[in-house]
Amino acid sequence: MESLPNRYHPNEIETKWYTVWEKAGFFLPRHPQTGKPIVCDSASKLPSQKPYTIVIPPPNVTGVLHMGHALNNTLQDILIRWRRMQGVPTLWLPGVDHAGIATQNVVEKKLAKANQTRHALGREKFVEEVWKWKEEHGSTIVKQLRMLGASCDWSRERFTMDEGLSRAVRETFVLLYERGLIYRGDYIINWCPRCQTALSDEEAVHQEIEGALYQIKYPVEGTGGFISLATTRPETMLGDTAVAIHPKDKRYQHLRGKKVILPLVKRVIPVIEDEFVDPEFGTGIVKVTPAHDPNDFELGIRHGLERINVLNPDGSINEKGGPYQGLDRLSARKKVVEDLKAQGLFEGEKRHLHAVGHCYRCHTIVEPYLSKQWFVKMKPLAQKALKAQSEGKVVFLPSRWTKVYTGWLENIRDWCISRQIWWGHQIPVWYCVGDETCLLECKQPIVSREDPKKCPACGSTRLRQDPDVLDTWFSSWLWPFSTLGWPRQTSDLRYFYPTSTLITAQEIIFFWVARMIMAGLELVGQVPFHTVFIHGTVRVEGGKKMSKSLGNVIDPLEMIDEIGADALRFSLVMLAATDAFLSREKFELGRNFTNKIWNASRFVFTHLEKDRPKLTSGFWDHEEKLSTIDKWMLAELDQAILETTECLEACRFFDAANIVYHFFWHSLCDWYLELVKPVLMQDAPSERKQAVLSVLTFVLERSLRLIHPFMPFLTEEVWHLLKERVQGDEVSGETLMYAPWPSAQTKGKFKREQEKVNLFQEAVTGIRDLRARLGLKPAERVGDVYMTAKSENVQKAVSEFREEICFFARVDRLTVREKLKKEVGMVGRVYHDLEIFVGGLSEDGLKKEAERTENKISELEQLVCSIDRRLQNEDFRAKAPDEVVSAERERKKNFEEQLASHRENLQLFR
RNA sequence: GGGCGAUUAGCUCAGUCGGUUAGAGCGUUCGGUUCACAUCCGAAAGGUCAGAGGUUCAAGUCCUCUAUCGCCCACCA
Repeated sequence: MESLPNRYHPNEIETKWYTVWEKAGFFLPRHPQTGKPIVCDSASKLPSQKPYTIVIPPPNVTGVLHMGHALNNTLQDILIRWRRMQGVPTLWLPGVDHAGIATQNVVEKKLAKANQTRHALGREKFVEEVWKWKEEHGSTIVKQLRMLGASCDWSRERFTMDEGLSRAVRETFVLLYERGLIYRGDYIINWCPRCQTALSDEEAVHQEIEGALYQIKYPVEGTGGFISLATTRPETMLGDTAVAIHPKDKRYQHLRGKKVILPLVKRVIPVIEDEFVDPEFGTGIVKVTPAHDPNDFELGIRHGLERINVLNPDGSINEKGGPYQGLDRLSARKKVVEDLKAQGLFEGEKRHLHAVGHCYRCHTIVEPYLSKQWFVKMKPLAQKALKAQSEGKVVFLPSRWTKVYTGWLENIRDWCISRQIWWGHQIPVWYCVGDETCLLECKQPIVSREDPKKCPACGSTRLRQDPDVLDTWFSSWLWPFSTLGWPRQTSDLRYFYPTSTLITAQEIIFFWVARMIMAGLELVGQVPFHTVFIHGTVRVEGGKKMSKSLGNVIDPLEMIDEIGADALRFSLVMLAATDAFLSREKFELGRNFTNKIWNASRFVFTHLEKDRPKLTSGFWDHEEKLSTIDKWMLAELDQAILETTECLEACRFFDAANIVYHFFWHSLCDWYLELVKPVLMQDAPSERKQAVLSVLTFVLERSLRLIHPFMPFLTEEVWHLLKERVQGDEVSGETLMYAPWPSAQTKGKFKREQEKVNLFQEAVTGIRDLRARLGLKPAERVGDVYMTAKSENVQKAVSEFREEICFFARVDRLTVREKLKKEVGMVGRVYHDLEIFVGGLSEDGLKKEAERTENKISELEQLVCSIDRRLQNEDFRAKAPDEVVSAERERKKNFEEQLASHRENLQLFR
């Protein structure tokens, strides 16, 4: 057997295993009885057992893996691998989102480098270019997910613009249109002048900026007087069609029914009264621009005002803006202010903090803009989604996110779904542009699942499809069922829908999670998933979000290259229990753990070289061959198994990782491995050695299973190395991926052993502490170490460990207190009812120990005092549960005994 | 402006039903490498649980207020 390097080198091992797994089809869901892959629309019978399904939050096709993805997908992979090991048919369905605006931007940028524009190219050619780009670069993130170890079923990989999903999008649009849930109309939407498209409310991100509040004067018609009003966007006055006051505002009663002259454009506009106006804000008079402000738009409807759109799609002033035509909105703002100043109508400006919408993509300030768009009527959908939650059909974890979800749904507004871009699902609506005489009848748009050939009204074949495409999220919200074949009733849809768990970040609860729930309920009639787990946001140290634009990224791919995917995964889970602040150093945690597992395994292997012992759980039938420490080890393993399972069930990833970490490192390596070393070092074969090897290999093997969901590559590698070195059916099968998830077997029957070892550990720690404090070198033989124990039980337990304690601290005699009194230079420490003494001390050492003991005594005295106070309280005795009261009494007794021992010891030292 | 969350060791965070002397990792200090791993082992030090009230026999834990920080949402021009 070749010798293994003393450090773990992950790179080749990870590549090797991923290839093996994928080729072998291990990621496909499997029939629990036959073990055969479950293929979509297969003729074979579906299992009766409920599957475990996760659909991936599809990353953008333009994306590269960042830490957020790494965390998100690690958590999904942990659940999937864990359930797979439990023998559940498990599907993790991967895919990629076409990311309309983002992708279009990327390709446009590429064209710009070649001095090209999409307009010059034309729509058809441009879309071809995007597809070409997608073929070349679109699988980047998918490859990176593989590097992370994601055990997705790649045979089911989907793309939001592939044929099936496009059909689902069309079906949805038509269905919702038929149900009266999609409509088209002129409304104020968020317009990004740079992307030149409408955005949904969620895509217009409010950010606080420091603007100015400008106060200006409008002359009142026919009176020679003026009114003052305040605005943050003076240039929009070009589109004013009224000014408004509060009907009860005493200051402005004289303005009722009056008209004002709009400066610069000289338009005469009415003074209207509306409750909406807040008399407290500004001057109490507000300019009304129905085409450029959502409130003013509503005002305009109530008062029948004209809507004058003064902006071009690129944000410049259009012909309605007279002399300002052609100026960008911000230049126009300056010019308007200047001109007002020149005319003496400007009354000043003051700094003003306010939240302004920014394009989520390019961060340009968006303009409220009047235009004709398609909308989804959200209230009816939201009702269903709220009901599903209140009935417990969807559960959010951690539960506080529930309120975020319901709060949004309760205040939902209609969803603007049309986008004026070219990359995406073109809206399945056609308009007849044929026969002029037919125009009246043909005004009705043709909304169709199939491309229509002719106008159903006039028969004209001159049809024009709506040029807009749908919001990317209009395909994403169908993801949990469109990927399974919907609207076709595939076997996948029947078997895997609804899915089990959705794992995602907080940012897309509105964009995606809530909308998926609405779509699932409306279109399939069931929630798309039962549990939504929201994980923390990954940030860099200092608190900023980690993002490419801030240049503060810790690249997960670099980390994989340096320390391996397993180490990255484990570190992330340990670090990102809540919102996490990361730094490169923190990833050492995972790296060190991989190395620890590697080396512990290597150590075990060195003792397996000779005879390829049988790895068996058979020792359960021969308990008499197991020592206390063996039984303790097995009990610890079981505890780790139970706790890890419990945590995974509750999506408590950090706790689960923490448990396996401590179990492996501290219980297995620091205690068990160290304790059995002397046995293993013996050259001669012995029954004891056999027993130890059995337990050791068994525990190692079970640990590998337990750790596998977190660190799949390393555990698979070590598992195979172990397999080569032992015999027996405990290590069978081709892969650890399908090794059954461990179950507890000791069922508490080694409780006594656990208690004994805990006591022993305390004793050993005490001895080490003493030795360290006394400055004894490890090899230095000191006088004697004595142990005394008051109760017989403890005495027995301790004598059982004489051998082990010798190994650490040389217990030469087990004796009793009486004998000790005769010795000189003793120092002692008390552990419950166990005492340890070391002899042969200097004067100085004795003095220090006396001081320590005095401190300890006063600490204990205080404790006893406070317990006493409690016990003397009548209310406590009367109202506290009996077991609490008796526990207090017990504690007091304990402390008093310790106190007595320490006092006696103090005498010894003096 | 509204909502949510946080505040516990030098740092990052656990702490479940209110009940033992409040825990871990990192960092620090001290000691240690022939015998798997210095990416290691052993030990220690380190806490007014943000502050103030309240409920309770009992509060890190429940309630109220205050302060600071973070996040999300929002059409006061």
